[in-house]
Amino acid sequence: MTKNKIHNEISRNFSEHNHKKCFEISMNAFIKHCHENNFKLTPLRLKVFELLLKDHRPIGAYQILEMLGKEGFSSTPPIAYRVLDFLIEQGFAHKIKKLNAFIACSHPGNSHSPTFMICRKCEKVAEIDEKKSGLKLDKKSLSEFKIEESIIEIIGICKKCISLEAI
Amino acid sequence: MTKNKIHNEISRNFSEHNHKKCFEISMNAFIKHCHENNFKLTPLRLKVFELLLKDHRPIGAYQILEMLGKEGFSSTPPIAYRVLDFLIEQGFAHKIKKLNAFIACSHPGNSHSPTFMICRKCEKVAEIDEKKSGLKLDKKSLSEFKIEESIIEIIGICKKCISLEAI
DNA sequence: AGAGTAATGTTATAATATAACATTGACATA
DNA sequence: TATGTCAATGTTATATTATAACATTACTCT
Repeated sequence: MTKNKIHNEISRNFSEHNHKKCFEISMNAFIKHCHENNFKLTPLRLKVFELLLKDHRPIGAYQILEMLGKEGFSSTPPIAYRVLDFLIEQGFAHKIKKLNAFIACSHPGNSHSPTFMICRKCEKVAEIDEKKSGLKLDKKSLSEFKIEESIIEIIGICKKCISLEAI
Repeated sequence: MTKNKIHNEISRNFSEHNHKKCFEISMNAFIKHCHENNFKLTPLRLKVFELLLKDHRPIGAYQILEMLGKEGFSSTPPIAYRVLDFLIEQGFAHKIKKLNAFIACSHPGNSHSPTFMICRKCEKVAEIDEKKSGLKLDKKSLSEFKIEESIIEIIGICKKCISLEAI
């Protein structure tokens, strides 16, 4: 862990940060991943990932479709859903169930069952690394249920919105 | 905590148990709650809650509608969604986001941000008490985000289905 | 009886998502 | 260079989940 790593999710996603760098790191990881795994790096895939990366806010599939339409892409539902499925499978995006919306992954490459903190005010979402969050289940539960996947979404209000409210 | 309390969710919901008693406890709590709070205990509400209590499996809104239709109730979507909203507001039901389906609450009266364990094989769901599960967030995250609500759904396979697989 | 209101009924439509099949375009190789 | 293959995208249709808006019923309180 380097000292100035970009990954301190809470302070990053909910705050001003070097988003250009943040964007580039993710985009480069995606490009690299596609090359290394022989997935085609198509304009459509790049555009959808770019839309997801723009902000740390989730976007709905139909919002994505609308934006794709404006950019000259076809904009029927399967277009968006297929690329989103691809990005999710490859670990570069997640679906936020609470919002039926999609967001770029903040930790591409990491193993995945992330925890999301969703600000109900600014709608930004921070993704917390598995190791930092995680469930604390009692022994008995763990012995009687084999966990394969988890959905953890915390809804609340972020520090920035708290301070704005306080004014 | 009594020794033979009915609440050991994992061993209860995923196993044979005295479901008649389990059903009655929940139903009585619901009846009591409606009386005490001047909510009408209507045939529709009773039927929907009964359907949810039948099993420890979630049911979709449209499945509920179908069953309501067979029992002579009206079966247009708002009928089901309104009763479900009522049950959720009153703390007697939950929505399982993973499945877009609804389930009776296993701990009516308890404060709520429950953890669900969902067996992908038998589709049964166990609800774990807030105190027993719960998130372990690091101090920094907690200081920078005010939690109001959480969605925690663990997907996996229950002990019964594990043992059946082993055969 | 009549006003007020909680609950249910009804009609229509919004929002989210997938199935099934057609077309395109890159590239492998004959 | 033709051609078979396959991944990706395009297209059409439809499934699934959910809500908005307004009408009616039936119970309660005066």
